[in-house]
Amino acid sequence: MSGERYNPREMEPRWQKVWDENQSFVSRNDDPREPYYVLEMFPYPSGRIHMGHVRNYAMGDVVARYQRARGKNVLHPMGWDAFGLPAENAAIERKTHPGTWTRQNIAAMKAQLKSMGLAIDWTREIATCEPEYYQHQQSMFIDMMEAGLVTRKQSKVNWDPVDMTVLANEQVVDGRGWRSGAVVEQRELTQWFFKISDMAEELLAGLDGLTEWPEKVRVMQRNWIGKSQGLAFDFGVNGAPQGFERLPVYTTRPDTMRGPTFAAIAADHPLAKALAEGNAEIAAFNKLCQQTGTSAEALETAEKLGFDTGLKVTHPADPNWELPLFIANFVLMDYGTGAIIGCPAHDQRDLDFARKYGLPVIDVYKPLDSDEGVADEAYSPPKTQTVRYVQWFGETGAELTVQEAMDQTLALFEANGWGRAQTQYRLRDWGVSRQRYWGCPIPVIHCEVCGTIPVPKKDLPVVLPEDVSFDKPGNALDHHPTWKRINCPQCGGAARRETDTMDTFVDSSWYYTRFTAPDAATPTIPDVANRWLPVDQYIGGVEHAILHLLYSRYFTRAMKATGHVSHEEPFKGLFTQGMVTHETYKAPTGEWVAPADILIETTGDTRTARHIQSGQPITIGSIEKMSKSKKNVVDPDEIVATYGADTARWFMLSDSPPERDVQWTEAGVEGASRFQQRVWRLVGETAELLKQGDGASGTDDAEALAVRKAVHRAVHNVGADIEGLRFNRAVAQIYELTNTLVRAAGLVSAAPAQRLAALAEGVERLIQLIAPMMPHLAETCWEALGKSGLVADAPWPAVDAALLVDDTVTMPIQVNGKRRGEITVSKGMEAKAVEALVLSMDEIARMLDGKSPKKIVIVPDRIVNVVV
RNA sequence: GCGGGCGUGGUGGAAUGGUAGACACACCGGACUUAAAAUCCGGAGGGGGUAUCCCCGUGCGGGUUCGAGUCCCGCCGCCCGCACCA
Repeated sequence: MSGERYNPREMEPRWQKVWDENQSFVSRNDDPREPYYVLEMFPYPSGRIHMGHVRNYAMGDVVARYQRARGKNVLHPMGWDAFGLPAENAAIERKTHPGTWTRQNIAAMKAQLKSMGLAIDWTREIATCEPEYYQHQQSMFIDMMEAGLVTRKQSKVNWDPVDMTVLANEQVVDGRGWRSGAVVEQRELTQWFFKISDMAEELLAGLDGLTEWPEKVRVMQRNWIGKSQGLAFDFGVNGAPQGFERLPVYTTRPDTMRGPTFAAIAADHPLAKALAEGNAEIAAFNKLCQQTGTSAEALETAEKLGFDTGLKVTHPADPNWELPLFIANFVLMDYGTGAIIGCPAHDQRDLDFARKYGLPVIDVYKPLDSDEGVADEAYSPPKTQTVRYVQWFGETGAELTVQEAMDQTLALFEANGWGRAQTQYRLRDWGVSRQRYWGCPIPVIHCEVCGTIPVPKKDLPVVLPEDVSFDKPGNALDHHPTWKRINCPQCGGAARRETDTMDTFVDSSWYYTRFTAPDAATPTIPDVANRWLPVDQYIGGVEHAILHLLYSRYFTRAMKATGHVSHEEPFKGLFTQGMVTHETYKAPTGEWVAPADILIETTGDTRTARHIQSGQPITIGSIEKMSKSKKNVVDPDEIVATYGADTARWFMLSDSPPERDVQWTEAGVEGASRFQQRVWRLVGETAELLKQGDGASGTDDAEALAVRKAVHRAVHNVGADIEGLRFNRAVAQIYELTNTLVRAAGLVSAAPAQRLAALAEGVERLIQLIAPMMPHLAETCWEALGKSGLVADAPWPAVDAALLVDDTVTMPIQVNGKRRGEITVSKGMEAKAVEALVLSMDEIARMLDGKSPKKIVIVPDRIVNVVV
């Protein structure tokens, strides 16, 4: 056996079979050990796994295997986010059914994931596109309707003209559909909504408790919820149409209430619409406003446009003070009340508008050191800044901070009944309706007589029909000849089914809960769910920082409100891993070239590339996220076939900190592969040595003791690094230990038996440290060392604390902060004793050059600093 | 514009305020080999000196400290998120 290269192609499938047969990673709900739930974000079944998946699942697997070794009852499941548009697109392109395409992809990807040797409990596998899953989602939708968490309302929606569907605000990026990239249009539709905005304060407050989440994600969610506090008041509208005599307004800057020179409403404000009815000019203007793009570029260049309605509004604090009312293109209907108070001196947008339409500018406050009024730039310093108020509701000339002025004015308005303090959120209700076939049907029936009523639970699931055609654009469910026809469950009359399906983010908002009882007849078994949840460690890409993670936090609260679980936060620990990147390559023609098609030559420091087949020179370009469009992708299957899964896993975990991007390089993979062989040789050598010697224990000599110490330190550090998800450091520790052990192996033959014993123990521990990362290699080595059972079942090695501490310590000696020497003393030696030793040293005396030190700083066991 | 993060050798990156550059990749030298691959041993931040050694060095400029990659202040550059949010 020794001398042969380790062959992952042969060993990896073998161990995967053994784990499978032993049901090594099946977790039981009635296991009395402490539960630990580790989960990676489940994949969309696109057809192939990519390197990002490999990185994600490698990390989760290390945690799962480590916690298992620590004696926890580990839940580490896998499922499929299986509804969604690509399946319908594929169905159209390939003349197949979305379900067929999706299920084939799941089978293919499952085989790929299995080839990675992940410690996953496949008995709990779920796919969101199966009625076994989505029927429970329908059931909970009905629960939520009954609990008043769902609403149906006419709403302006983002319409993706390419995908022919409604998009959530979160799915619109820079005014374009997040999938299609098409410029989004605005349409009015009746939609189903989850009333997430009712939960804004709770979702905001809950973030404070998520101490194991990245600060970045918490900040992003905080901003998304967008809490602000300000003043709500009503303008009186002189000459308004019936019902619009009062115009509610919200402002975050009550201190500027003496500075407004106009008021403005959004083009789609009810008042603007009412005015448009009798006025073609206004109608035309409103239409113009709606055509303005919402992309970032469009907004930056878009000119402020206004239309003077001729109406006057009256100031809440002074009925005689009149301001002109405009319709303006920069006022948003869906924030605040859709109406603003324009204070040009202290808001850039208002100033631009005022200059354009010749409106006056009133300075409310000025800097302390200047009497200059506002010219082309609005003056809006931070709220903590002290300024001089020259035109406000307090004492003229008062110097105070903006915040203080805001507070005082707000109090004054409330005291006089001119307005009231109001808290405002940016978060809007979650529109879940999608005009698409391949999603979870919304379990609702529309009856002309009884109205909109939920499908009775006994009639669930509402199953998607199989016989659909995608000949026509739009919703195939709606086009189906018979499916939507049904009798009303209440009156028995003719009615129709809801043909909208749910946003796929609903599917992914509770799948982690379903894993705890994937076969239950109810959505959850509350006792079981409550034991496993929240997820101890959730791992995935930062791209889900807002959408998926916020929705899940909401949905968990909704499930609590409807009695399905009793916790509020779904994910206790969250880790967002970085992307996998690769160099890009370009042919002289400007086309991207795949890494597999080029050959790189290195001469000295310069690398040149050429095309393998044509031989033409290739430009080595920037490092980018792996993407099909840039062709800089590496197929996990090919890597597994060439190097084995362990090598791919190891490389994904080494070098780069897991939260940062990692660059995939051929050289890096080669290095990982070499390390694998190095471990294998070490194990072979050790096994040979053990055959010859007996490894008897006895008093360790210095060499043996040094090995033991290195081993125990490594066990301790690697454990700590895995728990802190610092996989790159764990890897570095393992490299170091391996180097130590390889050297030790060379010293054994001519040495006392204790050295062999120390080596044997060290190699065994090394294999255990490697096991979470390269599990197949570890099992093979475990077997070669003659150990019984599986290393996957072996408990994490205990650390002898006595071996972690040295009895001597080497302290650097600094003179004036620069390192000049070192001294080795017994650990814990007192400062005075160290000082005496240091001053007696010849080299220190030479450095001092006859001068006596001003001061000697000694930090016991750490450092000596002699100040001259 | 607002918010968050980052800046260390040729490269990825280590470093509770305490020996900067662990570990790895790439590179160079040596051993083994007819040769190559593989492997093993060694070298290496920059500059200077035959050795022991000395000077400089964590984006830039200040500061705190016996001591700063780390803390504070002010810049510069890059990345990410949000954004006509009143």
